[in-house]
Amino acid sequence: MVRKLGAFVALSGDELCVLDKLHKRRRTFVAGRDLVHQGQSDESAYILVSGWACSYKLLQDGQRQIVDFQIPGDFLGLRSVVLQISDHSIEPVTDIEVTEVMATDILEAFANTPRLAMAVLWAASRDEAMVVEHLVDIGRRNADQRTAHFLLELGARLALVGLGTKAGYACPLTQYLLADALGLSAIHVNRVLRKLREGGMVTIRDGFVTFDNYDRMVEFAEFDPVYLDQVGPLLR
Amino acid sequence: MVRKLGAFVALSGDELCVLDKLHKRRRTFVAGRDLVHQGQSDESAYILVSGWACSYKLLQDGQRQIVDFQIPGDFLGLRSVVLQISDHSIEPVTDIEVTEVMATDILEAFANTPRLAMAVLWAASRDEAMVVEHLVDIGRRNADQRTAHFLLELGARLALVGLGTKAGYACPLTQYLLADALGLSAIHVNRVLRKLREGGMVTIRDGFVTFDNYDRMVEFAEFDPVYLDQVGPLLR
DNA sequence: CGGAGGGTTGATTCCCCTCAAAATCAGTGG
DNA sequence: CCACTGATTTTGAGGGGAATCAACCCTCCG
Repeated sequence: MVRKLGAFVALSGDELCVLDKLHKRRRTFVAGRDLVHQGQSDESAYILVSGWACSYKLLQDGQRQIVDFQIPGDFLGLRSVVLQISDHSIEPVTDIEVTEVMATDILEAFANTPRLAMAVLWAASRDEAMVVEHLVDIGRRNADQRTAHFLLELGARLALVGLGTKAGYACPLTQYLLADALGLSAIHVNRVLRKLREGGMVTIRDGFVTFDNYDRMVEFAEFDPVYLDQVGPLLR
Repeated sequence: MVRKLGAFVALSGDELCVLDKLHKRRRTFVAGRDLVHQGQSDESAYILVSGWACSYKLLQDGQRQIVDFQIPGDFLGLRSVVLQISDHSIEPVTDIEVTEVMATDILEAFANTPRLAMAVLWAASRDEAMVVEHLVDIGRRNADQRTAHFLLELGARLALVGLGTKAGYACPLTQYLLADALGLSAIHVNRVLRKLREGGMVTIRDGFVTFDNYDRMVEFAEFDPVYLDQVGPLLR
């Protein structure tokens, strides 16, 4: 997390110290039990240490839309703290480890450490950029391209934190979870994955995503990771 | 704009002064000509004074997905400044008036005025919440509910800045623009609007959206505006 | 008066959903 | 060791919602 924020704002020793004090309490949650409920107002946010989580919204008819998956290093529930109310739910996909950060501490740290606030604003903007890309994915790409694009994006994000390469990555997502994220039915996801596999692009097996032909897949999905890139600190 | 930020953080005279100095230059742009191009790196952001704009992404095959419409009081291109590069384009829907704010000034103001940074973080979070709702709209609602929900959301946002009521609002969007925002074809948007009109819910005519039965429409679209609400200042 | 932009309607096609049913696998308890 | 259960993946058949193609209308405007 420090590395991620540090990529944007060169943090001073003082600021790192403030950041350090934020890490209040380490907690674990089991897969499938919500951390945050839609409509609840939150006292704390979390930073994901290990495992995967997802943020989603439920509709009245029981359908759900997964907005994003969180991987180690990501914030959980930051927006809920800033907006004072959670407009979405968060569920661990696997058992997860997190460090809890109290809402009051966050707000106080921001007020006293402007560059830290800036760094978090950057992190929030990057999150928003990912949601936007996801929106384009669902709105304008067909099921095949959409799925391919999504798997590539996950891979790129995981690679940034050392959990994946162009060869592939470990991925605990079931086809049901993929379906809820992609706005498809689980059955159709299965067919799409078969087509991608038979097209020699990607294979998902036993919790591993393997890129059989990364370059062809990038071209097929029109994948362009500019929005994930960050060359160096903006503020020194 | 001041009113909007002030709703979240009670700003001091000093902070208002900084805010005041930010408003560097008033500019106008004509409808249809991009303010910001995808991939360009930006020197300045804008605050929309009058008129409507939209932010969108283009795909290689010429399709586009409109991510959001901006109405008076909204930021334009804030994310581009924070991330140093624009991952999307912005186009005025109508002729617009904006005030330009230089990127360097923004970053400096944030560093010196933490509460201001906090206020902008809040604004960014609210924008993200709207994109998320839009994502759910496209991912999990059928065309009818999706369109209804979208028109209600626009109405609620316009009402917040005094440009609309539960009776309706002035809306310069063509069916083509609606289609690009909703992930539908313009032809289908036309059919959907007819159905909503014949269902006695909403009528669009001559640039005016008229809610024929607001309550029925809210129920039909499962519209819940929590994510737009903000009761009072969080920080005093 | 011709052309452009926007709205409306019909016919046809196809992508993806729904329903239905196996197959596989991990865990669990007898 | 095996029956049983639940979760997940896989495959098939049929239907529907939205796209596409193709017109036609209107208004505005140079």
